[in-house]
Amino acid sequence: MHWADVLAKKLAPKADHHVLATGITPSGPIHIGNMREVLTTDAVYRSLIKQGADAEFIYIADDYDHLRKVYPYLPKTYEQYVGQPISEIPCPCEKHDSYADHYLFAFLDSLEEIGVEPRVYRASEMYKTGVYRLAIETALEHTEDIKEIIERVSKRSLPKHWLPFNVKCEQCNRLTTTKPELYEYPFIEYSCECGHSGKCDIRKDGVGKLPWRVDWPARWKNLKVTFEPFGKDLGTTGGARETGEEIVEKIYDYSAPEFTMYEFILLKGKGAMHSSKGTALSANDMLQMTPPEVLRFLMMKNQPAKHITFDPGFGLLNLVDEYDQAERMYFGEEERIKGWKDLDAIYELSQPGTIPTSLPYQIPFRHLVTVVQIGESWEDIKNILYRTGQLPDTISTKDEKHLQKRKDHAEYWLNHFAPKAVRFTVQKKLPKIDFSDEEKKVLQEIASSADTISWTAENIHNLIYSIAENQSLSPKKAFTAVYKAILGEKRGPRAGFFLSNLDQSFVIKRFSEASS
RNA sequence: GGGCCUGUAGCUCAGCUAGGCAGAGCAUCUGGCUUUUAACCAGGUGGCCAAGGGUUCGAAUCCCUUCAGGCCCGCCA
Repeated sequence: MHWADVLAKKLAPKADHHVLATGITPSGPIHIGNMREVLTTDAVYRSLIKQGADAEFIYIADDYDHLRKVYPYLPKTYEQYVGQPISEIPCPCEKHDSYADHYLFAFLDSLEEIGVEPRVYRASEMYKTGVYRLAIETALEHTEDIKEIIERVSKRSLPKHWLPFNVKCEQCNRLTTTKPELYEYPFIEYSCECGHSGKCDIRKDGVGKLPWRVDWPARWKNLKVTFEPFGKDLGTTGGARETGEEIVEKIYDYSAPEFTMYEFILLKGKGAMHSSKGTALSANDMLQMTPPEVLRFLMMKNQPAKHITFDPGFGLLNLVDEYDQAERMYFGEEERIKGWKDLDAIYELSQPGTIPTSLPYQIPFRHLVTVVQIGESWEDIKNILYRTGQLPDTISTKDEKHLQKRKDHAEYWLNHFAPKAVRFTVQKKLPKIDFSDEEKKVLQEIASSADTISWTAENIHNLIYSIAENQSLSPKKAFTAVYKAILGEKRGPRAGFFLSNLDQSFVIKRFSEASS
């Protein structure tokens, strides 16, 4: 059974209505780990629905969280906003209403791209519309109990006047610099590092925020969350998960949600990703280079608890190939590999939209990677594919759209991540390179015999070989001449296949020029 | 110190959440194509499933112990 089905089956009988939550703070560019959390939740959600359970998928954007520091991608002027809620500080690009919106909208776009549509909640709105009011009052009533739980479970000590509420300073708008002096319902007297001291009425909305370890359990209660996965860092002993479980049960009288813990995604050759160390791959890059169904496939075929190594180099090609192969096996076009478990569930969960009813038209991604570098527009590329018989005369619009998207991904990959070895540029004019006499001779021969063959990969390949042999030249040298004339380099994609993708008369003309 | 994950062919890994013949890809070897763009096709070699113990008719799979490696433990996925 697929892991999502196992989790869903365990979860199903525990509630009549399930709320599956994912909570990601839009404090910076989303990265691929965020995608794992979302997709893990989505998989369990889909499985519950499939099993006939009543379930809903929500995303809580903690946009009331404070800015922790001036991240490397921010201007230095953001120093003044550190400590303030990210929904109340300016947008870095000035196009959105707030800093939080800037990253939140990008994230939501990415979610749409991979076929995930949760109901979105914003912490800032919940704090400002009173959703949290009761939770705040309850927490403050139980200050000593909460303090005891946190100190005992997490083994850290809290200050003497600690309250489970961070007051937002009226003067400087920061959540992190206020110190409570006295709490007497409904007022908290506080002083702030900015020099201001004041009185905060907790009955008013948006005057402060529960600290993370209390905010999380309060959220479970408020939104009736029954399932929420989290990263391994939060699963550690004494972590927020452990204190949260006890707080939600003892203080908020609500059962802690079920969960699964997921591992990090490592970048091949670089290990764990850290935004601060510049080893992170943004979700945007990942989505631009990887077709959405392939990205989902990567997550679905791995148990959440296993780490995933993502290789943005050649590994991406293998991954896409593997997906295509799984797709062929799913539709019975290829024999299933023994040991490939849960193929059907994995394939179905990998679909961002509806599950295809027949095999989508496939073109190997590797071929696309070559063709994309020859044609400039989609029309060019389509014509090449038609000419070489890689596209049937009639192709459904759906298949065409699918291929076109694959092409976009291939292009992005080529421009940003592909190893040099697979990149090339067809030179518009004859490269200014010297050709040896024997190279000229080979090119001359090819040019003059080329119109005697039909322009297919195999014929071209054979032609080059026979000409090289006639001139007792090593095939390798013949190939080098070809690449020099077309690409201005000594190497290139497989010659027969490559030249067959180019226009025959163009090749003849170029070879004639080079040999004259 | 605590927690989690991993250990299966030379390499990268499936298979472990239904206990029932040990599986792929790459590499290697053989044969084929005058064939290079990570070449391709057909076939073969290759494993005490980290070690030890337990449960079982039967264990890579479940349980216990040990060893080795990785990651996490202010915030972070």
